[in-house]
Amino acid sequence: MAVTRTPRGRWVEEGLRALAEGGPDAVRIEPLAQAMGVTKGGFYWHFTDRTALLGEVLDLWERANLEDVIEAVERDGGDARTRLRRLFTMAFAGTGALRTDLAVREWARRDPAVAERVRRVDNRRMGYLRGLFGALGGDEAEVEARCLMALSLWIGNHFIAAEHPGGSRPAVLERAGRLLEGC
Amino acid sequence: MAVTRTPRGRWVEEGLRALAEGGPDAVRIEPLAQAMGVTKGGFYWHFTDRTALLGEVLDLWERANLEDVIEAVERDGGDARTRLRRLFTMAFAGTGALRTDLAVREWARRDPAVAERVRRVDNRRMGYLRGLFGALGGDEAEVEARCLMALSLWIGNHFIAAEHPGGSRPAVLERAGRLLEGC
DNA sequence: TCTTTTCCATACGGTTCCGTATGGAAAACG
DNA sequence: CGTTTTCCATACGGAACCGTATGGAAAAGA
Repeated sequence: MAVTRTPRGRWVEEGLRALAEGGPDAVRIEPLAQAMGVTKGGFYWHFTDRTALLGEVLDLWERANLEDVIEAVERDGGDARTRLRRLFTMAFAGTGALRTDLAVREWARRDPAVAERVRRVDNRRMGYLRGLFGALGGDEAEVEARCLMALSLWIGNHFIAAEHPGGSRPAVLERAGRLLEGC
Repeated sequence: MAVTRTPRGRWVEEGLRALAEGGPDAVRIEPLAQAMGVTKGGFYWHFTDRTALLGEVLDLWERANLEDVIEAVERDGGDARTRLRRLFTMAFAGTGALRTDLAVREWARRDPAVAERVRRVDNRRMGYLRGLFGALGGDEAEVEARCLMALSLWIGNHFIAAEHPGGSRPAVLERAGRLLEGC
C-alpha cells in the first residue's frame, strides 16, 4: 500500500533544505513543488496547509538534533576529556546541520512555539556538556559558565565573519577548545 | 528648505525596526507606510525601490555599530581590565541593538553584500577586543581565542534558550566573563 | 500672493503565493 | 481486469505587495 511517488517525507526534507537556505519565509509551497518537479496539487493531499509543513519540518530538526551528535560522541567511549575533544572536532567540522540550526534560532526569536523547541534542544545539549565539563573539575558555577561558552562558541563561530591575523579560524577554535578544558 | 513631513530618515528608522523584529523579509514598503500613518506614495519619491531602502538600513546599522559601543567604553578610561568589565556590563545589558544585530547576521548568511558589512563590523570589534585582552597577557594565539570566545558569548547569549539549574543567566555570564579574563 | 518645491493619496497593472475544487492518471488490490 | 486508493495537474479566486503614473495639497521661497 502506498507508493507515494512524492511522499510526505519528501516535502518535509525539501522544506528543511529551504529553511536552511533562506529561513522560514523561504519555505513556500509552490517553489518547493517546482524544485521537486511537481505541482502543489499533491501537497494539499498530504498536509492541511503551510503551517502543518513548517511544524513537521521543526519536528524533523528537533528529533535529529536531540540525539544524533550525542550518540555519535558516546559511541566510541573514552574519558570525559577524550569525548569532549571528539565533540569539538565533530561540531566544528560539518557545516550542513548548522545552517538549519541558525535559521531555526533566528526563527525562534519571533515565534514562541519555535522558541520552546529550541529551549528543549539547548537544555539537552547543555545537560550533556555539563556531564563532560563536570568531570574535568571546578565548582558548579564554573562548569555552567564553560558549558555556555562552549555552546556559544559553536554558534558564534558561524555568525562571526572576522579574520584572524595570527592564524586560521580552525587554529583559533582549537586554542579556544583547550582554554575551555584547561583553565 | 525641506520640511519633510515624513523624511527619508523616518523610512530608514522604521525599516531598521522592522528588520529587527522580523528579518529582512519583514521590511516591506506598504506595511511600513501603514505603520507610519501614510501611504507608500511618498516612499518612491525618496527611494528608487525597496533594495535602496534595505541598503540604507544597513548603512545605519553599520555606522551605529562601528563606533558607538567602543566610544562609550573608552570615554571613562581605566585600565584594560576595567574597560573590559565595563564592556561586558554594557554588552549584556541592552537587548534592543542586539535584535537588529542578529537579524543582520542571519541575513548575511544568504547575501554576500551583507556578509561583507558584517565582516567589517566584526573585524572592528575583534580589533578592539584584541587590544583589551592583549593587555591582560598571554601569547597572541591565546588572546585571539579569548576574543573569539567573548564575541561568541555575546551572540550566543541571545540565541541560546537553555536554563541554568545552579543560577541565573546573568550570574553565569558574570562567571564566564571572569573566566575569559583570568585563565 | 504667486510660484516652486516637496511630499502624499489614489488608482492601476503585474507578480507571487495561498488554499480550494475537480478530474484524471497510476499504482495496489481483489 | 475491474475497483479502490493514492497522488498529481490544472484552473480558479483571493490576498499581499511591488513599482508606476498622476493629480493635488502643503510648505518654502520670492
